[in-house]
Amino acid sequence: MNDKLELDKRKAFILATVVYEYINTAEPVGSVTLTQKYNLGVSSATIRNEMAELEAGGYLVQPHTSAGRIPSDAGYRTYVDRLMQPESLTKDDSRRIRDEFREASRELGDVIEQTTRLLSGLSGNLAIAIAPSRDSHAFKHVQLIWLSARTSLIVIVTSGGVAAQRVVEWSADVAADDLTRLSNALNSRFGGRVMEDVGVADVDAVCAELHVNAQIRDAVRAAFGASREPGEPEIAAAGAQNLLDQPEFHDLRKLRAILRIVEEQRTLYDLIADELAAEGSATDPAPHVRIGHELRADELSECSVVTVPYRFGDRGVGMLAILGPRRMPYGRLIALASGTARSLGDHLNDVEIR
Amino acid sequence: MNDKLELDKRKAFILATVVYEYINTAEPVGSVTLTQKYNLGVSSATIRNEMAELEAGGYLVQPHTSAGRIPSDAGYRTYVDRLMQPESLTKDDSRRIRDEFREASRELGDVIEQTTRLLSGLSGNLAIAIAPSRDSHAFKHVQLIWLSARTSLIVIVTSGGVAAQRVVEWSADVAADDLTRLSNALNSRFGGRVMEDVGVADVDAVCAELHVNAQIRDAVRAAFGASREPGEPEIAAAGAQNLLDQPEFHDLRKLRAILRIVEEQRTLYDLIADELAAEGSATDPAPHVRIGHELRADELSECSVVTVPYRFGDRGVGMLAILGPRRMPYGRLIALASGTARSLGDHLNDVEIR
DNA sequence: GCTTGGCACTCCAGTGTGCCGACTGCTAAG
DNA sequence: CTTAGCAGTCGGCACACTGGAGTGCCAAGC
Repeated sequence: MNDKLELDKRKAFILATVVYEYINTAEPVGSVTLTQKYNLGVSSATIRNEMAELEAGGYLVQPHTSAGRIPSDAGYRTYVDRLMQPESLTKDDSRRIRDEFREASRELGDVIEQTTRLLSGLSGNLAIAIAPSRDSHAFKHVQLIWLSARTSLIVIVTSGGVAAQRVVEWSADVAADDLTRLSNALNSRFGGRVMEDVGVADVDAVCAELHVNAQIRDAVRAAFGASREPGEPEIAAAGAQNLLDQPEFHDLRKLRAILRIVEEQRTLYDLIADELAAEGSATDPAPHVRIGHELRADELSECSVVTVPYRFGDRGVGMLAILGPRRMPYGRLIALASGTARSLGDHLNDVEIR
Repeated sequence: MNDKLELDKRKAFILATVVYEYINTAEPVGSVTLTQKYNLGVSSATIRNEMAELEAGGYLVQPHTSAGRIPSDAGYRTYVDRLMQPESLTKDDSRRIRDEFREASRELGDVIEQTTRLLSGLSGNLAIAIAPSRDSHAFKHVQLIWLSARTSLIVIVTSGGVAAQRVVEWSADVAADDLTRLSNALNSRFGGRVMEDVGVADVDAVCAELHVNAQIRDAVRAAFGASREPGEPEIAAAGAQNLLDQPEFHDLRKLRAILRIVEEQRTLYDLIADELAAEGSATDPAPHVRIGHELRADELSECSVVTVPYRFGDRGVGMLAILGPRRMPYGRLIALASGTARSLGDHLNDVEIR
């Protein structure tokens, strides 16, 4: 690898064309194909010389001696960063996104899931969505509901919708009045706060004031704990079967590795967690692309991921991602992910509870 | 096919052994293999004659002239119905099932999903679960919760947990008191009923009595409608990547067909809906096996499905299913599905809201 | 000095051939 | 009815061969 290699105009054009051609055909690109299909004004021998230099510079690789070239990670990187022309959404895609969100659910979890189905359908790849952490939601309401002497329902509502709902069973009878009083006290205490600032200590304090018994206190504590999801962010993925169509996944081992990653929410989350962290502080949310080994996972060394953050409320940041082969139509996918992220953010802010 | 062919003891043993051997090895079984691995007391030539008759009777087929035999749908059917010895759960499996349900969620949807993960892990195949229709649940509670002047939360609780929860936005201010009064009236009217018997007319009647405006009436109606899930039963599936390990799915076309079925909840539901309907009336819930073409779906002609119903409450019936290649260990899978169904039913009845 | 045509070379992928092994069905004898 | 033996069938594998695509290099030309 020689990062010093400057790309003159012709080299840049050749590199861009090789990447473009390979993305479309999935076949290594040779010098003759290039001169025939694109009007380069020079002969194939010249292209050969240029391609040899591009290979020396680390932008292209040869699968074997007598084959054409395919882009390396660095080749794709240069293409994405400097050579590719940005695309915008087609009319048709815009319409499908708009239609989808017009009748979307108000429930955060459902919306996330629906969005992955939409995005995987449009992109023909695997789509992933992470909901904004509930820590960033505004607290709206908590209600303890008397179901019977020994059972109650606790519901917590944030600006993002119902954040927790759990049925609890008591070992001693409770009175409906007590539950109402506790609900009112908690609501007046927490009103206007962000979930992040609702601590266990506050719950304890309110419970102590009202002389609520330990059992109820623990249940409320647990509900608030769950509502902030310490370890389990809301995440969804869809469209794994799209990957079957890509020739690079006809190898079953690779396919299995991917499916394993996707089926485990934890690994899936890790895959885009760092992007999420980086984005939390960024002022201008922008699409990011990670290519091959940049993903730092051996199983994914032949994949790329496009990530786009979206904003919810004042502080919430969620993430959309598309995972597919490195040989993906970056321009189109970036446009799709960005467009979907924008619509998703708009939708969430529309249905946000104020 | 000649269904009249009676199986004498030796033919039955040979058929059983061929099926057993093929299930374990995935290789066509020849007469010599059979005499060598199993103590039959006769020569391979005799076995050949017997196998030829079994083929004429429709129990075995030959993939090609110079290969051994593999079971036909009818061969598997006979094996499952008459030749196979029932298995019981191993200690280890019992323990894993018990452990899993010990700390299972109280939410019906979560439990269903967790169960499919458990069952797919234990069985090494694709697991499917359908929750009992909410029509059969007992109504427990409905609550309209005031969040702000223009937004409310409607929660409906049945014996199976929270059946519906939706945030609604009003076009005119509503008073908290009105919501409480309506909640109380609805609760006293519906208390003790089964969800099936909670009709739109009843909702309308209560709303009319209390002079509730049309907007609120419609929202409550919609919530009760959703809570009974007219078209969308709760269903989950897990373990598709297990199928990658089976040699019969190394053909990508077949694999894709299966994934398509699984990703679409509708087709997945149809797959076991008839079993569910048949089971609704049966007195003694028992495992069922459907093999190959019995599934009436071309894409699944090389698959089998084991289904086991489970009961919830007085009238609810749900279904567990395992989908895999016809070459599946029927005895083990039936035991696993039955054991899991029993534990699942017990768990649901434990956490049922009374 | 860059470009170009020509040429030798490399390597994959597809095809054809022949052989091996597994299995069958048939026949004739026990 | 069973069995040993045998001829016949067929898939799978190894092997060699070939065609084609593509490269690198070189010497000549602009």
